[in-house]
Amino acid sequence: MVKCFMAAYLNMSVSMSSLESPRSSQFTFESSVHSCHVLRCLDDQRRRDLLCDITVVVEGTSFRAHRSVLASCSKYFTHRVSSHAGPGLVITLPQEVTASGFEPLLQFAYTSKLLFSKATVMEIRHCASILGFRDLDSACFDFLLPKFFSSSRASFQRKTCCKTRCRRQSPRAELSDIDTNKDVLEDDKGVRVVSDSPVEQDVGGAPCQSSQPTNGVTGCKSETPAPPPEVNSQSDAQTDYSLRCPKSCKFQLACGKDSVSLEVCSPETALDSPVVTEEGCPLPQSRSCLPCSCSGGCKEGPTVEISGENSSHCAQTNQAGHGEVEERKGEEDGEKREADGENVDKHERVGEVEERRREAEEASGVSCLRSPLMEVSSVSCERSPGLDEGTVGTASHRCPLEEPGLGHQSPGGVEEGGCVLGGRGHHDGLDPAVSIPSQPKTEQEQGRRGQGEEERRESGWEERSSMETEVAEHLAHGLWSDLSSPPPSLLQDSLPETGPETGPETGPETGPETGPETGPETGPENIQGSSSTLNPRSMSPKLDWLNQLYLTSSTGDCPFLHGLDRGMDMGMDSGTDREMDRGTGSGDAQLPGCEGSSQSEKSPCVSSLSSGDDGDSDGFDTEGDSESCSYSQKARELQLPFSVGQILALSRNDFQLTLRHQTLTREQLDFVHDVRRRSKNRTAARRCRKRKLDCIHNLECEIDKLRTEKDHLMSERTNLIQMKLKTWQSVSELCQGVCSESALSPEQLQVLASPYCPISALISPTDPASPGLEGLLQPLASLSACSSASEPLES
DNA sequence: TGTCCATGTCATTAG
DNA sequence: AACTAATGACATGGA
Repeated sequence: MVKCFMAAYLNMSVSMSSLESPRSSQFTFESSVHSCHVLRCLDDQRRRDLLCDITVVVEGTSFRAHRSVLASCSKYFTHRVSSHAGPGLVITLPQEVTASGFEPLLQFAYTSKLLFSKATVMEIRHCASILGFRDLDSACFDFLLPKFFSSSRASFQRKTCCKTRCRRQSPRAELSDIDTNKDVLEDDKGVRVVSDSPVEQDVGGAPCQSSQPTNGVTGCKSETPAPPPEVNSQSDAQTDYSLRCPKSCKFQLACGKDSVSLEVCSPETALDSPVVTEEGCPLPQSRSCLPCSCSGGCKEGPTVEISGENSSHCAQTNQAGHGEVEERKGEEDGEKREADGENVDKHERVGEVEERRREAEEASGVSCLRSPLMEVSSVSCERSPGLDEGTVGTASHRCPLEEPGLGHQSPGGVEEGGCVLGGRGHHDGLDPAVSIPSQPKTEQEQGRRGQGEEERRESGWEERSSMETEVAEHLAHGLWSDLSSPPPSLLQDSLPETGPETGPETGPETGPETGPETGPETGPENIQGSSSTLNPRSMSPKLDWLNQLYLTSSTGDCPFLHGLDRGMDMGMDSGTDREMDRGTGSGDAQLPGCEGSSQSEKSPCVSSLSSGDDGDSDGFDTEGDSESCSYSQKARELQLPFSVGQILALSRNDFQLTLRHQTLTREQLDFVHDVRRRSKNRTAARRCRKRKLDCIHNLECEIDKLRTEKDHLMSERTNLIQMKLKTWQSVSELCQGVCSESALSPEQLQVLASPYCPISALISPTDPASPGLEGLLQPLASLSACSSASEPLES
């Protein structure tokens, strides 16, 4: 159940005083899931027309909604709704607002996800501007529009730097990028351009536009799904802050947050996979909305629990690898059990996606030629039984998420959806040369894989969604291809040739999963292996629209690329993990980490992008490559019957069992225990440092927050004092006037001046610090003096 | 060469 | 008792 709360973090704060006096202890539980859950429930209610209290009429189309939601998102609705208290409010939007422009905004209000295409983005923006939708302009449109409609292509010039240099420089570079991109990231609107469920984008907001260039691959006319902005909750705000803060980029997962790891796509898969995987789990957003995102589904989605037609279809159409999936199920059974609580969400999401797609189609009147890939992607997180590795690409096994997407490029998926089959489906058998006979994977491999995933989950790479990652990859590829790479088509053509070059590690893993359905898009990627982190082939067709984005800015300009370095590093780390296995397992295999040939060197983009801090990575990182190499070498010297990677990947029980079953010398045992202990401690040290820095960051945030609050209170106090002074002045003048005009008797004046008189209370010196009291009190004082002086006279 | 930073490792403690 | 995680302290390497 712990992972059921993966997206939540427990913020239990106990003040020192409370510790001293337990009776006065106060605890605060803060759930970052709650807000997302509420929003999702509201969206569900909206779609069911439950508790809706407002009808928005746009171009004759009525939209039911909750006025509170609309008012919270839109200035326009805030104004309109606030003046109507009764039920059954019907608001007709101005003519400038179109239904097609409003509906995505409505969905955005309920889902934090804006679905749009290139063709509709301007319309949506116009509507958003009219309606005063918050949090969209700077974070979404301001970034995307120039990319969309830029007329000239500026060549990317990125420095090809050595891996080490990039790694070290990256944090600063990232910071500078952030600084130069304040308009996007520092708008303080809590908006972050993130990719969300690619499915939703595809199905809902990006109906294929006939005007778009045809995407020959998918058969779907060029879609231009853009990563939707995501409205922040508190966690998002934190994420934003972390984006601005390089340290936070690293350590935002720490301090209790990283303890709740999210199920994620492994970075390597996210990078390698030719398929757009489900979003990688907004984290807090970071682990932000668990329910909203597919975070849990990325990995935990039990294969068999998928409901809906997609899964069933997948199961029907893809039986080949079912057994393997079942095997994986067994391995990840624990995770699945833990994620059971999220499965419902995932199922709902599948339904939501489908429903949104239909809604979008209905609204747009355009029948979307859905890409099977995209369609399948919606289910990817669910890990349908059909989405087995047998039909998936290499990367699929690395990331459960990807498996479905890869595996279900089957025509059935499209048929089921009633859409014209996209190009993906026809990949089946298109390139038989790419297909590699299935080979069973060893339990050890899978065990390591599971471990790697867990560690990667822990690392927090999941916070970058797969869509975002893919966009970043694509963008990065734009950089790379400009420099060195041939066009994707050429690469694809040369795919079969890349097969033999596959290392000992990628071969077995890619081969078995490269089924006939993987097609040239997945197969090549699989064959390419980890070296194709930014391989253009890894881009799904739905990202072809990015080809039209003529980037003219640095990666720091791009919210998609921003922070990708971490993911890249993660991928490389995991790759290193495998490399270790290779090195020790196969013996004669060279360790890439040792030989110094890394992805970063192969790709300048990877190099630069991966230059970020890898602090999030657990297990083997490049920093520890030297150690890994030495470990591997020593393992070979000691003739260990298993690899170093296995030592680290095994669970405690498995590790003990392995040691029991093996007859190891004392030296071997010491070595194994040393390696394991150091690795664990290394990881623990990283976590510890993350936590520490994150705590510092949180405290800084807290300080800023308190300062802001203090300033606000001070200004409010000043205003109140001024109002008070004005009131006193008015009352004083009034008293003077009344006294002078009414010719009060001394007794009456005394009464007025007495503390029992309400008027005197108004002008009594309650606030000694308030200036001018003497002046204000003077009238009554004089009155009182007069009265007391006149008393003896009269008496 | 000294400093800063990130990281690994060890020792210790607590669960 | 063994193991693990967390954490402080120290060492090391790179910029």
